Amino acid sequence: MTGKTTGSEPKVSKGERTRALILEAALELFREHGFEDTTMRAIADRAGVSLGNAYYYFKSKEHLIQAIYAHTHDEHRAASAEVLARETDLAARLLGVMRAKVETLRPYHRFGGVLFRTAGDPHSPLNPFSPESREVRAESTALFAEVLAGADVKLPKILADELPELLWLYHMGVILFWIHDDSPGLVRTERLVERTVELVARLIGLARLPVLRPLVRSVLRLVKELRDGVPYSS
Amino acid sequence: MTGKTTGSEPKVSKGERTRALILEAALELFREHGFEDTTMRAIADRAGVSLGNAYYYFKSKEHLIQAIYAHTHDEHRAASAEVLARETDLAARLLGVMRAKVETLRPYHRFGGVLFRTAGDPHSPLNPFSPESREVRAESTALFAEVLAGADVKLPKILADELPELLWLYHMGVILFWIHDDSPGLVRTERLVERTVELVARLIGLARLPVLRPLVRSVLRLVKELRDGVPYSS
DNA sequence: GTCTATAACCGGATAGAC
DNA sequence: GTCTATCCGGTTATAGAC
Repeated sequence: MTGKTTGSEPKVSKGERTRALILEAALELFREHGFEDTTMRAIADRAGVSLGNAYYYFKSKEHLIQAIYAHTHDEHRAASAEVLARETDLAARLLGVMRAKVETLRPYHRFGGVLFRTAGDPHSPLNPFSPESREVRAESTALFAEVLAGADVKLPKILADELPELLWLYHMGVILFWIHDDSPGLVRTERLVERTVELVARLIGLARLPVLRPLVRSVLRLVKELRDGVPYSS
Repeated sequence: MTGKTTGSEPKVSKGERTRALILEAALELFREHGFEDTTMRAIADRAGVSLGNAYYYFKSKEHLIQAIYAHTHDEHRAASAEVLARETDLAARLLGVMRAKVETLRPYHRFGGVLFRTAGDPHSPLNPFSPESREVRAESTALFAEVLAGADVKLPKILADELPELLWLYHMGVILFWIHDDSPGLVRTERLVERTVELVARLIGLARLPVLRPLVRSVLRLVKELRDGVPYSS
């Protein structure tokens, strides 16, 4: 994340250290026993701190999740860098990034349902549309903007404007599938990614077709309206 | 729901009566204070039963939700009957059914987030893909099958086979939006419904176009594969 | 002001008597 | 079917240490 190394001795403040300790303990325990069966007391224990202290660093058990969530995003970006530097074909770039996502998330699948179920709760600070999540979401969307920016395709402006967000939405859909995927080795999610990436690329290509222009326009206008929270009237 | 009236005196068993009492109390309290701020103790109190007794009828606080969920489905079907009997135009039928959904759900919006957030949790018995929800989901899908069956359009068979489930999925998407909609009077959801119903109808029309045939085929094959839980290999 | 700990609260859930 | 008593774990209050 920030990762600043000031001098040589106190690389990280004591607090940061403790915080990391707790997060690490939580992650281990979540992997071992799942989210529900891991108690805050157990986490504090393994981290070697008191229960109250754990709450000093993380406002709730769910906030622990948000930290993990942000962490996986960093991992995802790192894992995507290589393909993005190499490929110029849109489909290849998108495929690379989506595969990176699946790989990054893999270790978390065991308790992934809990990790991401909050997406559905509008009152949770963890839902991806909440103000608290704005930053992570923006960064995530930026990654998809990069997928497009580095590709050797020319897109109509209206489409280009909306596409990063639409791709982000697509990627959320894949995650929703992933959550429910219980196939061995997550092969079904892998397959979904391969197939849908191809479909998405084809769709983007088809968007230029005259017959489809009005439809594309309607869709984009709708998306824009809804996103920008436009007029309640009319 | 079942609503059998055997004779005249003991129309319903004592149990059913108590069960209804608890559900009613829960609904009132949820509306008044929301889901989180309503305690099982308060529900039991208002229903005039003990805490333990409430748990005899509903295995958990969330199971109370499932009962409500099933209830809204019944309401939805009833509210849709009229349009389905009257209209034969596909878009009009779909619009009617979707509007009926929004109206049916309206009173529950206050705590609707909780009602439906469980959709994201694969381990919850309440998620719409769980075995426990199979029945409700099947009935709901059947409703969309009826939307199609009564419409004066001829669809290619492959499409006709998958469409009910795809429409159900679409309707789940609308619900997801509805959950997050905080516009006054839910006008934004209403608008979303109007616009997307039109888009969906147009898309179904376009599916016949030769240029789109391969794409449509790919999509349908994918959907079918994923639904039927086909081969993990290749 | 940053950090840590202990004790208590509260509400969902369960055990077991009647 | 119904109750009471109890457990358990997330969360909070609060006091003190560095």
